[in-house]
Amino acid sequence: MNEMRPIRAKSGTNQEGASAHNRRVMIDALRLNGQLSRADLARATALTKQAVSNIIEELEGDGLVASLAVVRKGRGQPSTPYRLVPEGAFAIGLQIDRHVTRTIAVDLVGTVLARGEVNLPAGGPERGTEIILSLIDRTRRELVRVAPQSRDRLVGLGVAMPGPFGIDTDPDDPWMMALWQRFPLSETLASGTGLDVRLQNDAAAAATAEKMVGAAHGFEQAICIYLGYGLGAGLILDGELYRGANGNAGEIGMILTRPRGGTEDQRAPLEHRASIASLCKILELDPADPDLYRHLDDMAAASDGRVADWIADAAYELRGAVQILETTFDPQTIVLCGGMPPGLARRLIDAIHPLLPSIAERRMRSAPRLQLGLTNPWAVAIGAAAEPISRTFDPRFSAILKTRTPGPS
Amino acid sequence: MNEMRPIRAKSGTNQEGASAHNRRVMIDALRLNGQLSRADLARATALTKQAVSNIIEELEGDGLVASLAVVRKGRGQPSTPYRLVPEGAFAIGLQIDRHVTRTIAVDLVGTVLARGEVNLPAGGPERGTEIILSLIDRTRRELVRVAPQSRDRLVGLGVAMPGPFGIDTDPDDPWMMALWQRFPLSETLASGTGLDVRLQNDAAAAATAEKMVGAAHGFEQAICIYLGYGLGAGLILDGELYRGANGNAGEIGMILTRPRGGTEDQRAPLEHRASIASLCKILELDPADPDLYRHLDDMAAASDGRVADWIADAAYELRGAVQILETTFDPQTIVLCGGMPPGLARRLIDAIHPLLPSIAERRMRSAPRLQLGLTNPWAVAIGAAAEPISRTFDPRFSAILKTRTPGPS
DNA sequence: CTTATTAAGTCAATTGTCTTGACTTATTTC
DNA sequence: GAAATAAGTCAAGACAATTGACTTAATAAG
Repeated sequence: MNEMRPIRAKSGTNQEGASAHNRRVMIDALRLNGQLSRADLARATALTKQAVSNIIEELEGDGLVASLAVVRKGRGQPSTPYRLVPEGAFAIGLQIDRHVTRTIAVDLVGTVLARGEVNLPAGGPERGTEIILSLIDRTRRELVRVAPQSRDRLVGLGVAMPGPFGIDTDPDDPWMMALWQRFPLSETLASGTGLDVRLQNDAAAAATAEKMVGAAHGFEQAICIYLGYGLGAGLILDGELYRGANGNAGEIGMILTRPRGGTEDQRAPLEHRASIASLCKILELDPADPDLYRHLDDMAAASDGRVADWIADAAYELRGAVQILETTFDPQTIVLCGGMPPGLARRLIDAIHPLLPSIAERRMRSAPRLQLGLTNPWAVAIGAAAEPISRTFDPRFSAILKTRTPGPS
Repeated sequence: MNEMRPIRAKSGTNQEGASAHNRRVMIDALRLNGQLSRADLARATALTKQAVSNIIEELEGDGLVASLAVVRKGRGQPSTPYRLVPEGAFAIGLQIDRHVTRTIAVDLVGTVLARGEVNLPAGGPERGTEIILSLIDRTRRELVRVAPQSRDRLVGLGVAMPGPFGIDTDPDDPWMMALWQRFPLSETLASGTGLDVRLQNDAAAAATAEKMVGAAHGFEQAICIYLGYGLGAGLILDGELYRGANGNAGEIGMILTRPRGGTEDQRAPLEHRASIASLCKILELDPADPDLYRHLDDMAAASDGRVADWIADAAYELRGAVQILETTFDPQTIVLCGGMPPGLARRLIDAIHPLLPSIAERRMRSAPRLQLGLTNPWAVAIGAAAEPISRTFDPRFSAILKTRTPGPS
């Protein structure tokens, strides 16, 4: 009964932790390399052929991998390559945005199989969750229709919504996201769907999407700048999404800068200059307009002067943000993504160039310092759906460790 | 022979990887909690009593842990607490700075047992390494004198020097650190000492020191701002030092800001305003002066107006840097450390307050947003020495994984 | 065409490490 | 005293990777 001073320690592991890791490593290797033989896997993972054989056999039995046609590639017995089976696992993603809620169903390789969208009345979470649960239900039924196997292969529900979490948010926020954040959303959705639920901010979800099916695929160190209604960054560090102490890492929209033209000592959040919200304000558009995306596309194509002004201003701020991120994280690449029309995104990324000098300027670069990612209003929802897949199948330190059983008092 | 497209994968693990992890977890738990019984360790690590018993017995045999007096703490058999044995392992740290080189020897718990210092003639690495090797040799002999066990318990040599690495540095750099960076330092020192050598930048070393024996001890998420001749940050993310793609993560001194008073659009590196280099410039002091530390202390105590100006200016920039770091990393705390006199550091940290609003402003904070760390010219050398200890004994993902044997071509 | 070489993959036994469940020991509480 | 509680050990068992020999199937060389 010495509960007075809690003992702090990392947890240990055992053979099952090792085995779980090795399974994940196999799946990760197949995801990254497309297809590999058992011998390839043995070499790549430093395990023995025999160990790989056992694991692959087990994964095949679980319906997660399948063999392809035998290939002859020189001397020696031909090899049998294996690939991931897309229908091996499915997950649902939910994006709760300020004015719209989207659901996505994906499979093991990130293919979108079903989607749903609904405008959420600004009535707070109690009414909202009902609508959301029915939307999820509809998406699940659609998923089961196109992929009947999914019924018993759903690994979880990923939820993405604007951050930051656990902060006393701006009381003037017309979307009352603060209300949502105080609401026990995960618990409500978990009990309402029977699925394992995990919450993350929209930028993190966007980064997860970029990692699985986008521009950050295959990078161990990548930063995804997500320019949506707000501005955030998803941090992929050592191949894993970094969350910070409170799940708020990457909230770069709240970095205080001295904006161009601002007076001495006056600092304003980055996202007041570089976000869809700021663009809407300049263009006097209603961010809740369901056709916002098309309007923005039109106005960008029409070379609206106000759009050009916004681009110049946002690009100035983002140029600084890119330099800050390069300098603090030393990533392999930075990806700009977000719910903008591709044309606008392209103009924005062009306007950000030339980039400021930073430690990222090295001769032996294999990836561009800044590249365009998924510009797709569904990207965050895809990332939300990819999160349970990643959590279930990607090799992660925490997946090796034993979980502490909540011992009897 | 399909070496054309290298296969990318994380490596697998086996029972020995798990076992190595569990040993590290025990050591980590003892380091964090001071002393624990086998039953405590079993609960804390989620391993069985039996597993813990075996591991502790082995660690005791290796001379890394030792038992303390039996304690009765209620009903049941009394427990036997264990603690780390400081003499269980030793490491040497080397700090190569612009004008001075220092060596430190520490034991398993970070106690300093020997130190050495020498002014390095600005003659480049060829001459320098000879001097350094003899300094290391002197420190090793001193270490063996005070702790004879160290002779066969030296786990490595940690080297800290100013970053960034792998960049075409400023050709005007009077200290020619660029020359040092092109020099195969690790290899030379490894062959010269017979020790395992690892290189890191000075801010990372400072963070390692803060983690082991300083203000960041026990934090899983902490950022250490190191204000030395330059300015950098050591990033402790999920309990591990984050290095980035090229070992340059945290080089925040190279963040380009628009300094207070600067004209429109003009950006300058942070460390031009907030570093000992900038202070020396203002005070017209020679940074190579061996008595610099004392001079700075005197001038800070004497309320020199130029010092006050520098503090105000540096504090302005650092206030912004703290806000950027809080916003991007969401750490539990930020530690300000560096080779300044404590009085100056105290004035600087006071001047940085009040901090800017950020996501770190939450009601349930357990640690201060910004705190003072080690202000000790030897901190970086201590951190350099702590690195091999950390690498050898701390639980880390990579320590679980199998190392790929460089297979025969 | 035959044989050597090379590589993929399997089989069966072994090893290392944690787990399990019963047991011993030592202390406090009733 | 007797019961309860907790620390720690003992011995057997389970699990997952390793080891080394073996099988299979292809190309390369003579």
